[in-house]
Amino acid sequence: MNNSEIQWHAHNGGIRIAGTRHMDLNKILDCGQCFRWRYADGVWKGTVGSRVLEVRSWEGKGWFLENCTNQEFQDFWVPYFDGGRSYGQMEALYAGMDQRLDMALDLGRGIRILRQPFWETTVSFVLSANNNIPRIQGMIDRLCQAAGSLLPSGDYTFPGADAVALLNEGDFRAMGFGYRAPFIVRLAEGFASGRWTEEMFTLGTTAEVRKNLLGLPGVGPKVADCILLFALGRMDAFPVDTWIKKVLAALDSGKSPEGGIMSCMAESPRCEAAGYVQQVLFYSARYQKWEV
DNA sequence: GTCCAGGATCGGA
DNA sequence: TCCGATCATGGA
Repeated sequence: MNNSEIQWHAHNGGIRIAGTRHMDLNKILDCGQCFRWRYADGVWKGTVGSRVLEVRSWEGKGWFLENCTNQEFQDFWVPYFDGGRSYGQMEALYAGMDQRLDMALDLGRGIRILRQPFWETTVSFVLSANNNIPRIQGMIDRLCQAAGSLLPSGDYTFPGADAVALLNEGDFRAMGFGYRAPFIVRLAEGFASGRWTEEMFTLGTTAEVRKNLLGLPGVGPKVADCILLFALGRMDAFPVDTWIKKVLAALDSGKSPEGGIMSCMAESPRCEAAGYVQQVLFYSARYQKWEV
């Protein structure tokens, strides 16, 4: 079976994914877009919805997904890994423009932008504000243990809004949420009551959806862009955090503002791949030095 | 002790 | 519209 850049076949009760050029799980799951995947003893393990997946390298030839049927992979995991999009094509839009950008594209090759559940992504990135990734992971772990469902594997699901709404601000502060605790209270109340629904944030232009997201508690410009990119598949969203600011400053050093990388991404068709480039730059910034 | 982390919100100019 | 202060927490 194949789906453009992701080629797979059933093998020994699981799924083998052949090739890694545009499907590198080590980068996909460790580039700051998701918080519930952990690597230990050669195995990536993650919980998405009520599914638990374990993935290991397949002798350097690709990846092996344990306990996964062909049907489940095609119906659930291919969309999750954004299998319908060509990342090679997006990379080509930006290749050859700038030496340092080329280095970043090379370093980040294999990243794919996940399509993660909307509610989980929203809560996760509200918690991400002025925070660091290890601590965000810990906060989400505690939320899942407190309000999620226990699966046979021993893992917990990410709790739905109704389950989160059963907790109060004090509970969240005890989980170390700090000043973000009241945001989660209001988010859970709003989505559990139906005052807000995921459908309110799916239709329309990216700018329109972004404006709607900005009305949610704890959601500012950067978090809105993360939700657009990591949950809603809006590849034209471009989250700017402290790391990206450093990278952009380095890339644009010595250039006029009009010659900066941001202006190159402003118009079609490059803007339609801006989110991927952003993630590549974020990944690069955290794994290599960006000297100005 | 200070600084920083995938920032948002608020009040005041 | 823009700007600075403030907001918890834990690790470096």
